[in-house]
Amino acid sequence: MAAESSMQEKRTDYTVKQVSRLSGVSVRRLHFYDEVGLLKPAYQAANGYRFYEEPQLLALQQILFYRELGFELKQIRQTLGGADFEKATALQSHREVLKENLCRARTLIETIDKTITHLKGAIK
Amino acid sequence: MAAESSMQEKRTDYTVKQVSRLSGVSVRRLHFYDEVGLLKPAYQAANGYRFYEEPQLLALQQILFYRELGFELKQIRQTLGGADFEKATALQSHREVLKENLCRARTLIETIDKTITHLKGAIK
DNA sequence: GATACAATGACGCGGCGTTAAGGTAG
DNA sequence: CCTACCTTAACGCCGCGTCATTGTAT
Repeated sequence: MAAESSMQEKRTDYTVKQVSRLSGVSVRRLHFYDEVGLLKPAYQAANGYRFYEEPQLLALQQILFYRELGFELKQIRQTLGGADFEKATALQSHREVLKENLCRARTLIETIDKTITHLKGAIK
Repeated sequence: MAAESSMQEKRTDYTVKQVSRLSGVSVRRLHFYDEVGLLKPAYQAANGYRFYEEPQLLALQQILFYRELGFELKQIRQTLGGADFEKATALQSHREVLKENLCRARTLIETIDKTITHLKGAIK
């Protein structure tokens, strides 16, 4: 390939592998995110190679953030496309889901405790 | 089919549909549980029809119970096969999983709250 | 020509839901 | 003959991990 610039400009293009190392996301996942339209590379070269730039890296961080919260990928796609207030709305409704999970977990733990004492009572 | 007994004996044989209605579990799921060896019918008639009896209904209740708690089917299979103290052990380790979920849910909610106020601050 | 990348493609998992196509009981 | 049931088979969903195969850059 031609050395395109004699001047040193900022490194802005990253291959899948490089993005993978930077973000901790597997190459397979990057492929997958591309495939489902969640995170497209900045462009693909003539040979098919994917190249990512800064905006994509930022988007990836956002994706990872929402994923951590338990959002489904579809949801993330929609949410990231929207404005801040839409994100806030999505977060709020997701908050309720989490709160339900939390309550459920609590009652399940109680149920387990009862069951355990019950079983142990039966053992003696 | 021959009317096997003139005396009325307890109804002990249930078809998939009947078990489905009794338990609220879909026929498909009964098939599936059979397939993966989680819950086999008492027997299958010559025509391939599945028939369940009381012990299977009880087992199904147990399965549903552990499933509610979030056990994987494999785990349930092992757990139900074991003695009471093994069940207690399984329940205890699962309890810890749930406790972690609970903690995670709490921190996630905190994170969401921060993010929301952050976003709203940016909106204004 | 070796090495280290890159690509696409397909299968697998978990736990079923959902057709679809065909047998059977009454 | 109709209807309501039964069967097995197979694909779809989600979010990738894990090969396998082949192409490209150095």
